[in-house]
Amino acid sequence: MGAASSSVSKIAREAGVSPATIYVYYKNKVDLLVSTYIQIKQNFSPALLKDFNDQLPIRDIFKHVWFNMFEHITNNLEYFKFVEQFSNSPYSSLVNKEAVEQYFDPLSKVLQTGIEQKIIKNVHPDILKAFMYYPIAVLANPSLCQDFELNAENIETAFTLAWDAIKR
Amino acid sequence: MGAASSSVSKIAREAGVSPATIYVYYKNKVDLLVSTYIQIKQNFSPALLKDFNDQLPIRDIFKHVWFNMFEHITNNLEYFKFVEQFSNSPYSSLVNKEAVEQYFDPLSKVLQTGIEQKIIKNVHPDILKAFMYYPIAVLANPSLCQDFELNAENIETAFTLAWDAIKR
Amino acid sequence: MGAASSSVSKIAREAGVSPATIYVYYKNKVDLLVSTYIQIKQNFSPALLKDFNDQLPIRDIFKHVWFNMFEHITNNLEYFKFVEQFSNSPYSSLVNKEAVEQYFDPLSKVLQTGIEQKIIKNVHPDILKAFMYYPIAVLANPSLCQDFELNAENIETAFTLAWDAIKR
Amino acid sequence: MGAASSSVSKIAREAGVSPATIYVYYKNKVDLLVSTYIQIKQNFSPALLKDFNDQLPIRDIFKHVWFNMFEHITNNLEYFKFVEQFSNSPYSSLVNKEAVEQYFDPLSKVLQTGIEQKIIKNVHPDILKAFMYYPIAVLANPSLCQDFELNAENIETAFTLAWDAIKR
DNA sequence: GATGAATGAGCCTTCATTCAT
DNA sequence: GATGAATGAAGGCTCATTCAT
Repeated sequence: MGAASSSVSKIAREAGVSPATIYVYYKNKVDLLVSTYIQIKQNFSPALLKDFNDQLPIRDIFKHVWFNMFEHITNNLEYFKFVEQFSNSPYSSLVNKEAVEQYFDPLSKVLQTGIEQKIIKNVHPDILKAFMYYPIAVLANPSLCQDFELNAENIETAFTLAWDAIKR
Repeated sequence: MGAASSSVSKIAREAGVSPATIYVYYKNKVDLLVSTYIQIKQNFSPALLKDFNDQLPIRDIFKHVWFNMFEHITNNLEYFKFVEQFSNSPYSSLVNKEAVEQYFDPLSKVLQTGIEQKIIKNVHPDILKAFMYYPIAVLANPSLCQDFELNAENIETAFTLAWDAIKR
Repeated sequence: MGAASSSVSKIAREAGVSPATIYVYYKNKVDLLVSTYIQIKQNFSPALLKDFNDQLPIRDIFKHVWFNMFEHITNNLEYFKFVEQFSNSPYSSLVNKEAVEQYFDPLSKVLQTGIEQKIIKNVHPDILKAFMYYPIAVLANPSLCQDFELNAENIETAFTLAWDAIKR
Repeated sequence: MGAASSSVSKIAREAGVSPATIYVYYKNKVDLLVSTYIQIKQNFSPALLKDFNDQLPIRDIFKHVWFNMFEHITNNLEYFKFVEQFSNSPYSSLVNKEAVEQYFDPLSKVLQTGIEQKIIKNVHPDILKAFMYYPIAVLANPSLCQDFELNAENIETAFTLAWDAIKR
């Protein structure tokens, strides 16, 4: 069920190598999936943080990241779908979550600062993230939102809701 | 990848029947999965709409549904995970989405009313749903939010953000 | 290395069934090998004990069994080779040896009686068996003894040595 | 099935070289196995013939060799097991048996002499060997004789049977 | 001479599915 | 309607072997 549950053979074919070659680089299929997930997550980080400027007003920082994220997801939909599926699979428990989270440290710090400056609601970070990032995952996912057009206006509107959610 | 990618044999064993019996009721495995998805979605509807009262203030209606949803997901985590995985799988395109959406018509109507009464932001319904429902899916999913405690206080806090997002 | 290390596919082909069918009857390859070993051992027993008569003089009893064994091995060389290989493999430790030994109880009893009647040397049973049965395994195995002809005279001669070994 | 059916990779790893290096010295895996078998057999010979003295009485010569063999097998169980498995495998037919036998020529000569001096039974050499050497293989093999203790007394007792078998 | 990288072939096993009963 | 038995196809993985370096 799902693209990420692709077989090793298919993954190898797409990579243009023999299935056996996969096992030269990865211990087994789980290792391949976990490594790929971590790799993709690592690549997400710089994309989100492109032109990151923590001197801007907090709202602008988030808006900037929000647009980066939309762009990156849109341009890397296959990777993004893989991440979604992986996150919902039992394998996700094999990943050292803290290590992955740290790629997004700068964002956590902005959140922290926003809370301290009483700009952002002082609630559990997971709640903030659920409103700041997850709606993007839905809206940018064509199989979930077929008739939502991903133009700048709509994305900006959506950001308004995200900001209203987290701001004090 | 994932609990829902169970084999027909295992599904049959859990149901206490022979694998062959499955094929008396379903054309093939895809049919089984799709039917199960629709079935679960149908069962979601009355749970969400339990004690639904469209005479209440709009905010209270949503708050009530929001709590219903948390409770139902928490008590039916396996079904919920299946739905998440299915939604992210290629099979989801085989489902007549409008038919499924209609189970949730009463909620759409409340949204509509809220917009007309200028209580809720006049934006694409998909945007509203992305903030009204999806954050629950994240927060109620233990594998995504391990250290977020699902007590009434936290859920209420989260609702505040949801409401702030969609309200005018 | 060896005929018994045949693949499941080959075993299935010889049995005229699909490899998948093997797994309807056996849990896995090890189960197949162990079950086959026990089966063959069970079939050995009645062959050795054919026309067994514990009223005869002890030497005659052994001579009779000795000839039975030669005949059975010669006529079931493939099974015998499998047993030899299996015994020398790590799988052999998975077999309940006592359960298998019990098929040959009547012979153990004859040995015991012989010892009590001071006809047979009073030594560890394993030593007796090493001279009473193992030489047959060598002599009847064409790949070990190519130029030893398995005629009645040679077998009888060999028995003389076996008997001289164990008799007092 | 069996320790000797190790993979080329594992054999290389144990030898501390790359699998490819194996193919510098051996044409293929069969060549490796056959060469190893012959090598081990060659090493067996001097161990058996240690302190060989053909001036001793024939019984003493055999007793001496018998003890040498027990000691060598006990100290080189892995090699011995390999030989057992190899002998029972189809590869054994690829070995020039006479060439291997010749390493044990001195023993054959003693047998010959014993026969001529009417000390040893005048029977086919294979029969003599089946009683002179094979019982050791059984008794020294822990997986075949778990509860037979390999102390000097037991070994001496076993030798008595071997000698009674072959002596006139 | 030695090896890292690569792979076709094959292995054990599971799966979705069929069909006679 | 229900199922036991059977299987072709495919999956994950290992292996013996090659070859460029």
